[in-house]
Amino acid sequence: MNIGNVSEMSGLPAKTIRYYEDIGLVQPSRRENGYRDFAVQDLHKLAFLGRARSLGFSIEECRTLLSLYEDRERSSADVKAIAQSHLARVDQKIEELQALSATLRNLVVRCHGDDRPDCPIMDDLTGSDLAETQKYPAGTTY
Amino acid sequence: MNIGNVSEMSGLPAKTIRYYEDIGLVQPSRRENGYRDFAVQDLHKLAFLGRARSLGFSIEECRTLLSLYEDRERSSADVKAIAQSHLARVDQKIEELQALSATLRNLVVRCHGDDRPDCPIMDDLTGSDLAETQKYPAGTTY
DNA sequence: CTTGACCTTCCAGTAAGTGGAAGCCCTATA
DNA sequence: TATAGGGCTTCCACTTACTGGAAGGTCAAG
Repeated sequence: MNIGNVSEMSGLPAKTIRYYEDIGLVQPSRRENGYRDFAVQDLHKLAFLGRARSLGFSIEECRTLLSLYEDRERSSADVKAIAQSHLARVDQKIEELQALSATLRNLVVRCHGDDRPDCPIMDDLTGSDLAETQKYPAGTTY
Repeated sequence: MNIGNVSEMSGLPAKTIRYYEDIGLVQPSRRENGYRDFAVQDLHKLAFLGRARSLGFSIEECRTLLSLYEDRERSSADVKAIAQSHLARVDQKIEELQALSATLRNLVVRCHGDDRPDCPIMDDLTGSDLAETQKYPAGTTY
């Protein structure tokens, strides 16, 4: 199979497939004319990679998962461990983003959004809420 | 002020401050010995940038926010628009990650995580849930 | 005078591709 | 048979927002 077919069938861009070869995730053979020649196994691997990437696994995690995929003796515990730590990272990220969202939302709702310059968002960024009370005590010069 | 002081006071690594100068976010003057000499305004800008970055604004958004920061005639609507679109992106990302988390969690709880090879996570990645029913009908050869 | 902290520039690397240029290869059609 | 097109190849650069490190100049203390 040429790269174009594999691309279409796996859903991965040809560029990405070449990149995956570059970093050693697949090793298609070559025809006499230099074209890559993908076997069905390569196609399966690429589909596997596409799915794993879409689940947010890093390339290095994908590399490990791929080796487990090819290991008929693998233990499901090894797979689960990778997925679990990935899940933990995802949940961590969600929490961070939720905190961020709350902060931003608070600023946004407090901002009039009109043509005047006064703006709680800017006040937050400049730390001027602190400035008004503590940060720059009267008499301080710079 | 030397970069070390500004770094400590702003909380930004010196490397980052040099980078911000590189991309034109700050323009400290130079002493005769070639050392950067930061004014208090530069320090304020850097603190502003640090806060904006910590809220997840991109560098280009920060550049715009900084110009609004320096514009006493700005309208709060301009600031709000940036914050709002950023907030929308954050919320979008949260939704994506939540869907991802649900999928991963489902796979993880269904995986025994023992020393046997059968694994719902792998099944998902290989698409073998489909394979068992439709994907590879009996008699198909490759 | 030396030591150590601080400063400088420049180069390379990160994650995971993406875009584009220059140039073969293959096939179909005029 | 010439050529046009699409597909394939490699290689280089670019993306985000820094970060690490090397090589070397500067400054204050002891």
